[in-house]
Amino acid sequence: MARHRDGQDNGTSVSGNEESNRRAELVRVAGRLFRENGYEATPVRDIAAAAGMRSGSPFYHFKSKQDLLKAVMAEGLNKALQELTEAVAGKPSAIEAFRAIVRTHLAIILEPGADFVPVLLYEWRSLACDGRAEIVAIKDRYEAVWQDVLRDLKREGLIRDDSPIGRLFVFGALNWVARWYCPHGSLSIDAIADRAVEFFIGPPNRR
Amino acid sequence: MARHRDGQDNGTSVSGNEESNRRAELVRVAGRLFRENGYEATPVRDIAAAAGMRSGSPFYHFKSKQDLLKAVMAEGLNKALQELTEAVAGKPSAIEAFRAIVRTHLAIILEPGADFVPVLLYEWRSLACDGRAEIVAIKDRYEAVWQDVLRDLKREGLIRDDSPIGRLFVFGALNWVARWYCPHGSLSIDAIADRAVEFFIGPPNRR
DNA sequence: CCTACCGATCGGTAGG
DNA sequence: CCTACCGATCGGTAGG
Repeated sequence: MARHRDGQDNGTSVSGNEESNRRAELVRVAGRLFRENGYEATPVRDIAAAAGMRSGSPFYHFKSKQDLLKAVMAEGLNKALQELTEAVAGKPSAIEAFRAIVRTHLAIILEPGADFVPVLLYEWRSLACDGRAEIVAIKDRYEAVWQDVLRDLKREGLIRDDSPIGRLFVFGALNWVARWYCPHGSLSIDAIADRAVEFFIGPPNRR
Repeated sequence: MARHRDGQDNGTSVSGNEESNRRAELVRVAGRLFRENGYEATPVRDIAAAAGMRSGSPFYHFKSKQDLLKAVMAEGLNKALQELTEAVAGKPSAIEAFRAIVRTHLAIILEPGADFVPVLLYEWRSLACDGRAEIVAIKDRYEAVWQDVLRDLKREGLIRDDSPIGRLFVFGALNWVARWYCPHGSLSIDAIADRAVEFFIGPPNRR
């Protein structure tokens, strides 16, 4: 018999509310553990324990560990896309839009508790091929937002290269911050964002 | 009894030549498998099989899987440091030195068979704390070479930011290439290096 | 969602 | 370096 709920449940139904809360909690703690220890090094038992369950119970909500990984990535990326879209909406200039997406992107990958996108970035290899297309589709939309902003920056002469490769260089520089950022260090996320903006388009007096 | 050889053996002795060949082969195939599948997802049995051994034999050369991982990282980084140092030696200008380290660094992380440094970059978390100090010491020297070149670039007004954070942005952009580079694609490693140099310091006619 | 469990796999070892 | 093996762990399931 089918003992696990469909992975598409997003918790909007009234009758499934408590159940979807448990599911959401599993996604949350799985994201944290996958980020801290990696997918392969995280036993489902540990995820269950962190969510206050017994070892077999996550399989009531997800049919496999792979499905749980996919849920972490998909839900995190969807939320990130939404935040990014809101961040650029209505910005008066390309530079303002750029500052906004840099800040938002860094917040998405650095803020405490924001483990979903880092899992996507650093555990991609652990996602089986079957599940990748769905994630890639969202990622393409995320990258399209970046491409539009970079295109506008180039039009105003603030960057030299708005090609996909230029975007990947910017992406790399920003995503790499997750490797060296220290939450308790002297550099705040906003400070790093300012440094990054300055690094890519020059100091304010040049603009 | 001690059945495995010391991890410091570098194969220079005559009597241990064949044995060190087997050891080197283990490091090589372990690097490839760790890169392709990740440390946690790679059984020692698979490494043994890829080296033409039976499942328990790697433990004759390494006392643990962790030690094998450390050997992959240490040997790869030492070789990379040597290549980087040779690449910048005697370069007539800062820009030539920059071009050289960008090319060399990209070759180190992208060339087929060059799996060691990518393992260091993407499996760092899997290295137990005990083994990290040794690797960090080499990494510091590697980064010092970069810092010197960036300092010279700044002196000539070719980059704006030669601080450690600026170096990390450059590092991130380059290291991220390992995520999207396609060995059989239309962009060669040298072509990517040229694009990167141009991205960071501008087109030739600006210099 | 829990209890109890299974089959498979894994790192590592004894002895040769 | 091989053979043979062990103890531990893991993803997942049956039945409730």
